[in-house]
Amino acid sequence: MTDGKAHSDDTSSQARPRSRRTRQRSVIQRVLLEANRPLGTQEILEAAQAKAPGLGIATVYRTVHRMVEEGRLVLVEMPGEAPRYETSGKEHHHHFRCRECDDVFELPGCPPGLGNLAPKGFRIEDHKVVLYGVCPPCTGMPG
Amino acid sequence: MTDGKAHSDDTSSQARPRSRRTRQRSVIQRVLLEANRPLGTQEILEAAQAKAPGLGIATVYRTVHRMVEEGRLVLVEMPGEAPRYETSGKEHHHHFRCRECDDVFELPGCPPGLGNLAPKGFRIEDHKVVLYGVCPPCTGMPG
DNA sequence: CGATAGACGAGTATCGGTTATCATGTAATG
DNA sequence: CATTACATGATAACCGATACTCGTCTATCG
Repeated sequence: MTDGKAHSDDTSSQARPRSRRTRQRSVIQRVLLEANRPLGTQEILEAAQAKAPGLGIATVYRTVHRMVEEGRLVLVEMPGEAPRYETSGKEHHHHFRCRECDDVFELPGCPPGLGNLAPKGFRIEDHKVVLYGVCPPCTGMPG
Repeated sequence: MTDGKAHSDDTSSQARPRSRRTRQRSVIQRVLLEANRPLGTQEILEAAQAKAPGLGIATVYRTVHRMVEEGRLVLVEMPGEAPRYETSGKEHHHHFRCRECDDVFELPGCPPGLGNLAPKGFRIEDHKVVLYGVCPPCTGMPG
């Protein structure tokens, strides 16, 4: 984390209050980075509290929102579930949800031919694919 | 063993109260059938009120739940949105969501090769595909 | 028709998730 | 080290969606 990247005073983006480097923020950021899968606010809270005792849920929401605005996190929505967040910059991908542990995993790649699904007349701009099943740990298999 | 196809003196398996044929129920059922696409509770309410003035939202929830239990409706969940419901018995299919009018449409068929998305070790049991874009009416094209 | 188990509509309560409030804490700066 | 604007944690408030309550109504059946 001592990457020495001092924040420059470029005013390229909007004038938001000067951001501080706090323990809570770095811990939350670290949690998301190391998880390597989308996490919900509660998951973030619990994982982060290990490294930052006393951390509150409000800070999780505040930090997550800020990171989304900054483009460092992206929102991941699964049908019928509360929002999750994953680090941005990844290649286009989709997700797998384990019905045992309820964790969501990233799936590399994208199935071809999705555009053929829609009849003529539909303009397709985007798509989402979600697979459901059991993840390797929950099937007893090693990672 | 949730078959429930039982003998004449059924009192244990399905203790469901005897169902009545009311104006509200037939209208709600009709609305879903004629829509031919998943509807949310609010959509159902508004469409049904045209044929059943005074219809309340509570009745929509009650009726929809009953129909789901009876297997006549299926829940359709889109990422980050409230539940919709569509009539059951259709072939396996997926959905398209219009970003202009927010309506959801059925897409016949299913893209092949979805199973190849998951790395070894994941047991795939189900999947969902959602396309986003603009529907024919909203692009100015005829139905 | 009359009785009655169900169903209805309106309003209230509840629920999970999220946001606002505010007193206190603490990076950042000189 | 003092200053201060920004950040935090606890809690209340909020919100949209859904469930419950209750007095009234009605489909059903004898």
